Amino acid sequence: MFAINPADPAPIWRQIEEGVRRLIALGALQPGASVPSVRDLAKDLRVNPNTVARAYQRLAEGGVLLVKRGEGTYVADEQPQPKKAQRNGALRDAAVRYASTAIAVGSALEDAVDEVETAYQRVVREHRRKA
Amino acid sequence: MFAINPADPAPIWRQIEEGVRRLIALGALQPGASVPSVRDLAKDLRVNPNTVARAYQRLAEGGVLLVKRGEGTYVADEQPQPKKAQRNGALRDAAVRYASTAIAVGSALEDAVDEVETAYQRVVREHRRKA
Amino acid sequence: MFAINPADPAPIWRQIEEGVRRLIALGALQPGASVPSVRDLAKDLRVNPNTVARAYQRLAEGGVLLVKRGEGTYVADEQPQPKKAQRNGALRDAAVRYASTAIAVGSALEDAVDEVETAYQRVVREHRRKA
Amino acid sequence: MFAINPADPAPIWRQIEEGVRRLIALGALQPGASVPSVRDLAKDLRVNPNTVARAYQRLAEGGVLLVKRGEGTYVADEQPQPKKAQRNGALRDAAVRYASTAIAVGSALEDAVDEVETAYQRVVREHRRKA
DNA sequence: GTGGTCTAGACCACG
DNA sequence: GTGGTCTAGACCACA
Repeated sequence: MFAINPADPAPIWRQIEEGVRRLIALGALQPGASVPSVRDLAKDLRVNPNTVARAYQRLAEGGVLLVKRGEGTYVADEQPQPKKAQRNGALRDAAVRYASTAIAVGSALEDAVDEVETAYQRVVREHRRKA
Repeated sequence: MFAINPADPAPIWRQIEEGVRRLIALGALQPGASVPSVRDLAKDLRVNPNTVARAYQRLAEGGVLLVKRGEGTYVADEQPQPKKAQRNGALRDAAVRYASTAIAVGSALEDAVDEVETAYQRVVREHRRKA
Repeated sequence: MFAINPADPAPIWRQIEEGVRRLIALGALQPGASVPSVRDLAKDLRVNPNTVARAYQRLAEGGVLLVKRGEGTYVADEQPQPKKAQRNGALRDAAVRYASTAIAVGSALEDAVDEVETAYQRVVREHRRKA
Repeated sequence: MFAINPADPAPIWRQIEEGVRRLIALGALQPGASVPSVRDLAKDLRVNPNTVARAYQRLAEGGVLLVKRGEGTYVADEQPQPKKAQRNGALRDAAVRYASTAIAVGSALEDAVDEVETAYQRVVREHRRKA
């Protein structure tokens, strides 16, 4: 699926949550497809099952996943379309954080943009490779 | 000086640390200049002095600030030049995080870059305005 | 584990930090082994948990300990090998301080060396005894 | 006279105190000789006069220096001979501290001793050179 | 349960 | 006045 980075300051459940969202955004997980069981993914990621459960729960609350009790967890048929305002809000916050650290380490705007382009494409490519 | 965002998941002491680094990177704090006393900045930011002290101490350990006991705290004359590799490493990590969230919310690369440019310039401009 | 000396001018958090390093250097704490929880060690040493936390945090930043959030703290598998230059630097500084006080109290070199040998062996022996 | 090391964790007044004791132990300051005035030494060392005054005061209390008001400060004619027990006590404490840091950084006893011998001789030699 | 952070308030060393 | 340290106690995030 994807990797967990213990050194990442972000909590593990959030890394999982974002990982699932990314897989859906990239088309690796199609609507209606089943996602691994909590226990399987936990074992796979070497992580506490509670942690995976929390990520799944949040995704279900957000309408991204659909839990069928006793059966399994699936990608929801209709992916919730975040209002453009919301989406942009989240992106903007992330952009401010990124720009701030770029300035803090003394990087020029051009370098900051370059890094983003590289990183973006690498994330996508890395995904494709595994698929 | 700068603002603290309690909603930011980053700990306050880190926000202060980065804020000081940013001011130095922007030239607002010149080498040799004195930074506000722990107590003053704490009062200014409505924050506990220990929190400011923690940030200052980390900056001093990193060679960014110079502590003169009983006298005050100053911007070090020679700013430690992080090796380009290190600097780029930090920037790259931030870029990956940013790109990941951009992908997770379904943004195209162009939008992600746009947001970074806007944010970068806004941070710089905001600084100039206050100066 | 080890003892804290309130009369020592060194801050307690540093005594703890060095104590842990010593235990690792002596092999009493093997890589991968778990160290006492912050609260347990604090109770054991009759010290505030924050003080222990500070020491652990510094050791974690230095790569000596590995923090698993919500789980515990462990001795890192790969101990950071300080470059011989660095290690010798630290030792040399300590040696200069020691030699200076020896001279200041009027001790001959032989006596100073004798004391070091005795102290070194006593520290090691004391450790062995507790093990 | 001697140098002050701001990076040394030891307080400056103690560095001065030990420096004077060392000069006397080495014979550079003979009984009856005058030591620099508080203000002169402070200017020389780029240090606050209060700091030098504190060191002188402690030395005078210990009978090492003799203050003649309005005239100057002198090395006492009879240097107080610390009882061997006391002297050894101070040396022993220093030795334990030194041995502990040596072990903490992973040095063998031989290396620790070597460093002490080198440091001791260097301090003496450095003094002779300046004399 | 774990560690991480923040606060309020105290004391000390230093200049 | 400055920064450094410690305490006690609280809350949070995480597993």
